Amino acid sequence: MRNSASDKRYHHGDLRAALIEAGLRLVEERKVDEVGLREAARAVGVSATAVYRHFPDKAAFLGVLAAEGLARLAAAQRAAYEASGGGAAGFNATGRAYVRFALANPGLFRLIFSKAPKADPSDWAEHSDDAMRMLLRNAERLVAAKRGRAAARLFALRSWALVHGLAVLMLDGQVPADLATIDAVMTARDLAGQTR
Amino acid sequence: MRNSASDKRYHHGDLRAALIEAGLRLVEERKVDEVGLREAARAVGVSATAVYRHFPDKAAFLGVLAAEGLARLAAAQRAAYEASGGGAAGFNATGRAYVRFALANPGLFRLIFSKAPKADPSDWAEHSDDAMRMLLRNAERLVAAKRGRAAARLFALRSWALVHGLAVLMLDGQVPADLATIDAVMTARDLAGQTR
DNA sequence: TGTACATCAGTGAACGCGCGTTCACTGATGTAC
DNA sequence: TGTACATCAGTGAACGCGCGTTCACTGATGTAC
Repeated sequence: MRNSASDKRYHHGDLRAALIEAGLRLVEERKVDEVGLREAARAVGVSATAVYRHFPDKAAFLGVLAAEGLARLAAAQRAAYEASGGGAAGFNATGRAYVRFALANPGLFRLIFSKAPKADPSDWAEHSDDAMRMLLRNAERLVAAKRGRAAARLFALRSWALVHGLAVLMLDGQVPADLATIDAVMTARDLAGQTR
Repeated sequence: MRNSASDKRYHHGDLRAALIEAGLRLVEERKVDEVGLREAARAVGVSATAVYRHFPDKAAFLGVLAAEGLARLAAAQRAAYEASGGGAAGFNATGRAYVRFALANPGLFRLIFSKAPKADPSDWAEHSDDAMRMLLRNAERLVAAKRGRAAARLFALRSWALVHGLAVLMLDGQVPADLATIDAVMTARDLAGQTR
């Protein structure tokens, strides 16, 4: 009888988890804008003010959603990397997973980048647990030995930009969002050197 | 005495132009979200309802702003292309101009892509007057003769994704937004083929 | 095992806010005679 | 050149809306004795 009027009390952290779950669902259902506190509370069947028992304010709530999204993106990339056996194939798989995640979770993907803490220019690509950092680290692994760190960082940046741009253009409806296109872009790396 | 209380009437289309101008300014000043009708009217010194003499509703107003932004982006690319003498150098210049425009007009750049009509998958890269289409058309010119249309389209798409991704990552604070980085990414095309 | 009590996750009413949009209006402009 | 009139770009009051946040409260839970 969890949701009966006489038993609205959640066991230790249950409501917090339910709110996050609802928030993650709503961020995909809304066409534009952001999830609201009242909306999330309504979705869970609880009064609007109950949210304040678990989050100091709206920004904190959205921050938690974004962090969860980032973790999921990282997990998707990690899984793709390992499933493909690592190396260059794993790197490509990581990029594909990045775009596919964006297409499967458009609202969450957008939330991640609208709420993500601004990267410190001096140490991006240094962390291993963030989703985008993982792409960069793998790119560096592939290139650093042959070409040195500077070239490796540049390659990493180009790879991230390529993958992120493709994801965003597809989300904005500027490029057809089909898997064949993703594969084509991720695979045909040689084409990019054509102008020199 | 244009703005005295007794003379609020604008000559033929003046208020419309003033509202658009104010909207373009406000879209850069606001940290988040969008420009509002009331806000634009306030900026021009006119009542909120006066806007409805010139635009049917808010969406139409934002649409006009986005269209104007798109035209400016196209103009910036065209200027860069011509200033660099065309060809491969012109293509790179076009890409640089794309990113620089985004950095110089972050709000407008975002507005363009949040309001742009969804592209028809069957004919993107066919038009010559849209800003992003121009990038694509030039990319095709560079590659099509040597490699054929399919390879050309793929190259165009990758170029657009690269440039768009770089712009968006910089706007979101994920990548340091300096011109040296833009130049490095746009120039070092050979690095992208490194994994095969 | 039973009772007294502190804790604290929930409630609902209320606040002020700015928004987009409608409405009936007013008064300067420019045209027709 | 002077007058009557239609037009239509402006006005300000008002609407309903949903939002984030505050407040004093209530009542079930779990602990201490």
